[in-house]
Amino acid sequence: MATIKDVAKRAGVSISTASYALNNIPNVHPLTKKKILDAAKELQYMPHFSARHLKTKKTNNIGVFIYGFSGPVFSEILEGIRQTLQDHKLNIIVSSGLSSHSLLREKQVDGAIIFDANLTNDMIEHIASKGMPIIVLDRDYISSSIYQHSIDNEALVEALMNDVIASKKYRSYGFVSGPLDAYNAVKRYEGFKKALKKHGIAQHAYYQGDFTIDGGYLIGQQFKHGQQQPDFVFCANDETAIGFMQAVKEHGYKIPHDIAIVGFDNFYMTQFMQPKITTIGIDHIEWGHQVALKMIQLLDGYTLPKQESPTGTIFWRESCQIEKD
Amino acid sequence: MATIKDVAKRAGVSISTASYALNNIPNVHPLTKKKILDAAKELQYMPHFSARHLKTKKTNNIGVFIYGFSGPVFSEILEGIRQTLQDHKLNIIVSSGLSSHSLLREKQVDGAIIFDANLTNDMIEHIASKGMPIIVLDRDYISSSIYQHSIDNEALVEALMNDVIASKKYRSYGFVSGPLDAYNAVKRYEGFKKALKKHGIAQHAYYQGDFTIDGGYLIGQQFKHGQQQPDFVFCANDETAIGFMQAVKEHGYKIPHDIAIVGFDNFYMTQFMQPKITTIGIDHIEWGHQVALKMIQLLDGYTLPKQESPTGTIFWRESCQIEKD
DNA sequence: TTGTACGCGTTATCAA
DNA sequence: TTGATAACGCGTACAA
Repeated sequence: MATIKDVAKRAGVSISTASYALNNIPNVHPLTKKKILDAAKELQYMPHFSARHLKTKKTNNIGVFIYGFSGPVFSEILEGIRQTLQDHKLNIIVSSGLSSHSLLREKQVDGAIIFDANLTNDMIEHIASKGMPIIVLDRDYISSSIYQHSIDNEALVEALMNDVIASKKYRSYGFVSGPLDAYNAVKRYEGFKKALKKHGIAQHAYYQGDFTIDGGYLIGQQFKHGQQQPDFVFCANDETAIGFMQAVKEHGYKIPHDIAIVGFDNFYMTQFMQPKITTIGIDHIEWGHQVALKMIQLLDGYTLPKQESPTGTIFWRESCQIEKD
Repeated sequence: MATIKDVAKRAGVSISTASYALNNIPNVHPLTKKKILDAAKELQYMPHFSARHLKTKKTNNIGVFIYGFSGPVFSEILEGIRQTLQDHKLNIIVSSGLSSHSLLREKQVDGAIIFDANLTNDMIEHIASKGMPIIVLDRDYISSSIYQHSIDNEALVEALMNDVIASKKYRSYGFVSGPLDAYNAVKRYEGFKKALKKHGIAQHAYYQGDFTIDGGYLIGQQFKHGQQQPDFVFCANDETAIGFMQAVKEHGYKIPHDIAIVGFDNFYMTQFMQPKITTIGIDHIEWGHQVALKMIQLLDGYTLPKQESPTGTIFWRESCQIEKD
């Protein structure tokens, strides 16, 4: 592999002059500059990343840390982040699991975007204390160089439930949750309860799900044996809603006539179910854009709000329809 | 950030002794070693990645290059690769788009796994010529240090079609393709045609899809106006099959009675459609395991077969059922 | 068993 | 406008 030394030798100049030319520093004669650039091209010179990093302390890499690659949500956020980063000549490095630790601690990245509940607040704080900008998407945590850009689950669910309750179409309400340690599940339940409380509804049914289709299906199967039979059910995510709906349909319930169902995420399959599922959607690609842009501005030294959220939209579809005024 | 220098000073030894101790080189007195390790822990010492790389020429990073993060397939392959790599203390770096070029050329990775048709054979060949091991998952291309580990689309589709045709249940056959420049689409069509030819079937219907649900849906809508009305349709992937089935159902066709439908990928949603869709599935996580393992062995200097494939399985489900003998 | 000294490829400071 | 040289943090041959 050709180094800058080789380029300098071939162009008949010193190493430092070659470095100047290659980095577009304006104090080098056009003619010698051309010679150097030509030599570099002929030798197919590429600067050695690590050597440069050792000097400049800049990697041009942004780390995105997730807990696993599965699920429909990540791919879209990642795509959005990638697009914006690429426009700004930054690399995206996606990591998960243990690799994340070494990447972070060995400082192979200039900034970190975190969507991995396995990374503890302490760990994150520790990295941030070294000055690296960090954006968290999956928790409520703010600190000196830690910024939050997560879904406002609570407000979105509450808004939807307000409409639902105000329509007076339903007798009683149920909530199918996700894992108890999942930020999104907990917050969505908070919003649900808040709306009910506001309207003076004291009681509701609660089912413990796990964010999977199979989990939702199981709950749907047991539904008819429950003592309460809500005619409106909010599922904490779309996959739960799909499984739940499948099961209750098999038990003869008509959707939305017997039970209205709502999900969360606007997972694209919800449009292809029968009936199409009403859901709350985040534009994940746009979310990715926003997060990436924020990171770029942070690296450029701007001061930014500590806390922001991507906007969410309610997609009223067949599984739960409300006549809005 | 603490360097090895700080550790050495704190432990009261020279830099090299510290280095020996930290790298488990056995020529250092247990007592001094302990002192050094303690000092390292107190200072939270982490070796500087780039500095080390500059010396050792090893990054411990494996690059996975994909053309985008969307779609249900990638996430699973990535997960499989990640798991195996992690077991061997290697990092996975996923990249796509332009970033891939710089990562590859600046040698931030020890090996590359490629699933990105945008990276040309020339480009790959160029990298490989520098000795970096490369595994391609999305093309037929083999060379000195380039290995192929892609789905044997042709054989799998042919095997399924052989069973289908041998059952003599169907009058005529149709194929819904994906994009013409997609390796998987082309090869699957080859397998389809091969089976028909083998059984002396001269004619079939062909529909041009694009691997999306919407694409499949459009074709399904136009289906009834087609001059041929095959009662068996092979869709080049599951998303196409889902869209196609949805549309023909809306036009009153009964599945599988009027039309039998088969997809490819075993996308998990196929089990939750009505009827459940028959499909050919690759265990993507296992595929990831195999590919990662191959990469590790390559890096260890083993000689391996140039060409392998993950195994595929036919999942006979409701949308197309054959009584096998 | 431990320490000295050099080099990896690059950028940055200073002098010419 | 250019060139010599130090420095980044680490690993290692060689000497002690």
